[in-house]
Amino acid sequence: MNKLLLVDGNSILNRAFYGLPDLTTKDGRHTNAVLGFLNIILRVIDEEKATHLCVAFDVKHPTFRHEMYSEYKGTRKGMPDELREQVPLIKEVLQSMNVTILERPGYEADDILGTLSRVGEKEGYIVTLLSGDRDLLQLATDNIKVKLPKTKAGKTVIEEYYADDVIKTYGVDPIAFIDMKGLMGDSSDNIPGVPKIGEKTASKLLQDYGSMDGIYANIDSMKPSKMKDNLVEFKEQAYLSKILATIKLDCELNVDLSLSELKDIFNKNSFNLFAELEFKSLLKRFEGDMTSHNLEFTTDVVEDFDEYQAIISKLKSNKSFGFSLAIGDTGMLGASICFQQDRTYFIPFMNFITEEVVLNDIISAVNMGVICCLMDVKAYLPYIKLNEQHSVFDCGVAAYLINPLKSTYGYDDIARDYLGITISSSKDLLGKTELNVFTVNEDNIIKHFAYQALIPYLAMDNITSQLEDMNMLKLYKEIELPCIYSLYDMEKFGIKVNKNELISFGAKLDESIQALIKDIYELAGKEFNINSTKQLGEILFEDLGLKAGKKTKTGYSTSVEVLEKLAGEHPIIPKILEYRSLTKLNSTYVAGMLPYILEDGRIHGKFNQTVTATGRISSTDPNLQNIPTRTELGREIRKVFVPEDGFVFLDADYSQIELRVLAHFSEDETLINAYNKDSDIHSITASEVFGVPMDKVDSLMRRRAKAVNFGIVYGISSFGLGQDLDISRKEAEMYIKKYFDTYKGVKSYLDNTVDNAKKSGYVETIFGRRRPVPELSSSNFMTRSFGERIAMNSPIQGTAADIIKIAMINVNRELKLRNLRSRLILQVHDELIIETAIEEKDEVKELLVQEMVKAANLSVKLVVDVNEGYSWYDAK
DNA sequence: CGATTCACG
DNA sequence: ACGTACGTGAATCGG
Repeated sequence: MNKLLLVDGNSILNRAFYGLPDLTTKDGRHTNAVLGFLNIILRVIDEEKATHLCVAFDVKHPTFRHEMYSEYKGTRKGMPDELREQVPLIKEVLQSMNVTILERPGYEADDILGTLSRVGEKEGYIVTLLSGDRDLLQLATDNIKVKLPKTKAGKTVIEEYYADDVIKTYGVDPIAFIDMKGLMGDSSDNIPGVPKIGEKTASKLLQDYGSMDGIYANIDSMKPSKMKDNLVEFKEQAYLSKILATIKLDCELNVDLSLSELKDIFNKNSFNLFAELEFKSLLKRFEGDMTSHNLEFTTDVVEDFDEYQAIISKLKSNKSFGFSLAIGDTGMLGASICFQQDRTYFIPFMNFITEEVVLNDIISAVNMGVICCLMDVKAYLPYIKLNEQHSVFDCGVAAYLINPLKSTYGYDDIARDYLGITISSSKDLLGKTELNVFTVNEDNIIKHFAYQALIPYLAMDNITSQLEDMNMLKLYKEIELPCIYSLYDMEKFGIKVNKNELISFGAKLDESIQALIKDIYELAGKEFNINSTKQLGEILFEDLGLKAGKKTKTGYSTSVEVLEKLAGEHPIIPKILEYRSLTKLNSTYVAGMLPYILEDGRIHGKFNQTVTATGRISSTDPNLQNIPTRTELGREIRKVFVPEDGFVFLDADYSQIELRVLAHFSEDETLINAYNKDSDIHSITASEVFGVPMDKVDSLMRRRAKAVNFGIVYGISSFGLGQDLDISRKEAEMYIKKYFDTYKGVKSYLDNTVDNAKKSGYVETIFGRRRPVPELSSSNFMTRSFGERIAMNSPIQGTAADIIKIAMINVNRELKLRNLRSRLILQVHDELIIETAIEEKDEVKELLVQEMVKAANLSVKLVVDVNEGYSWYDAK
């Protein structure tokens, strides 16, 4: 038996939009309505065991029919942009699922559905209608069911109506339901109805008289009432409203329903699209491996040395090759190579060949200029000694430049974004398979590594040409690629940590923490989990009756800003603040750091190049870029970071690099002059903003001016500045106005940057690094404002990031070129730390400062402060 | 796994 | 009228 499901596209999309929280992909496309739509129809398809499916859409505006009656022409608000942009998207998604989409100029979706429900029934289908709009209830019959999704207590329940159910619920049958709407009217549909008649009255009238005709046939016998007067006076309007409310059943559609059969909805195209839209939960519905159909290739497992040599010699005559290493717990197990689009080779490191031979051959190919295409070059460097001079292509780093907003740059991502194909993620392919000499020959393992060579090989051309089109090839070659090696060197050297000292620092903290816990429990009158904001909030704001400052989504805020304002109110507050700071130090910086200290006494943290939206480096495992410095006790942690014997730390940081970049970008004369005169920029700003001479600027004024300068870099908002300085929004606004009066060039620069970003959709640094800003096209004020701040901040933060990358690369190169023992070990955004051999100190200090200062030629000079010391603490 | 908090630039 | 500063990562709680 064929079962036909007819869906009211616009209304379901609309419902889904308002039913789900805002969801966006990493690149800023809104998807909540599409996801909600899919969830609903997939559920109904399952429930109904539907075999055929049609989704109808209104062609343009959902009130088309009513526009024929110009006096009722719409007051209905247009849909929000976030929803509007999802209309073409859902159609694209449905198309990818081979679902029949029906749109007819001149007919509303309702009319199409009404007509098809009757046609379908006549052709022998069991028909179900799905809509978010109650109006469709007029289409219900004894055989045709109308389903209406409703949200109840956060869950979607779907109500079902046959003709009987309509009578039970509304007291009228589906036909009279039309009359009912004619009487009631519907403001959202611009149907006027009869004034003062609502659902109850309409239902009562229709139960008494059967229909609108019945009402008017008996109108004379009705008792006089205001309602009766209205019925008489608005009779014409009532009948007109009924016409407006009537869904057509006789449209000329010429639809062959048999073509709407559900077939292959989970296919490659829809899989790709779902993956692109980040519908992770839906991807599970796809069966098995969606891959092999799309990417046809064979993998040869190399079995003897002659064969191997033939492959290497062919490789060397190629322009490029993809390469990957199979690395198990026991070391390298084999290599995967690809230099043809339909063939990969797997070379197991056994019997006839050793890893040394293969790696040497690879290096020699690369030395000849054959480009080695890899994913994540830095990850390979421990195994294969590639260096800056070698011809290497890093897919991940290059794809990061093209779009830095993605969360991952894995093989599956590159295949999807640059080759338009889908491969199973390595997790799916490998599962729990342990990688060792025994499993390495298994098909899925070989296939996994085949992809790792194939994808980079295939993707390089497309990625490179996109970089070229976006004018980022130079950025890629001269900054990002060499940066990989600098970062790797820093990871490899690591930083020495005095483990015993760290442990005893932790013990000291622990002692204080225990005392604080005791005090806090006593002051609270009971024991509770101080780490739990929920429990703490209850203690402070309920038990102790302190007045709650801010609230969060989930309850009371207990953040420092809130607690500091309560500091004088209760003795427990300072204890909690101290407890917070001590436990933070203990758990993040003592306990958190200890497991990372290796046998060599050093921490080898990771520096990530493809994480931030602006081009900065990020640091993980552990994060070495957020070691405390702002409070004395926190700063003590830095005493355990030490140079090895015979070495000393040099720590150099740029002075106000972001404001200098702003001076350059804005070409503001006042700002440029201030920097060229070497004056204290915060004091100058204070003098101007507060209208006092330089020598009358006090520390409060300077502090506030400093916050204004920061605010400018962050994409100023009076509210944010007010918050930061704990002053009124009005006062903050005044500071900002004075700032822009003083630095007029800054104002026009920021305005222009936002304008240009709105036109192009992205912002860029001096060196051409891009950041897309999809938030700018949002109709949501908050989102759009956020986009504007991003647009103001990213070129500044990004250019500063570019500059220190250049410095870092050049410092590292110079150290190696001069065969020095000194080495770069840390980068903290505007700061480079070198562990330098004592006898090289003067030379290295000179080199370090020079390279940093000349890393960029801005219209203001770059200034670097440098310190030395026998711990990180002393070198600041 | 999201929310909160807090460490850094 | 809307409700915020820009960029990160780690620890912790609690659903």
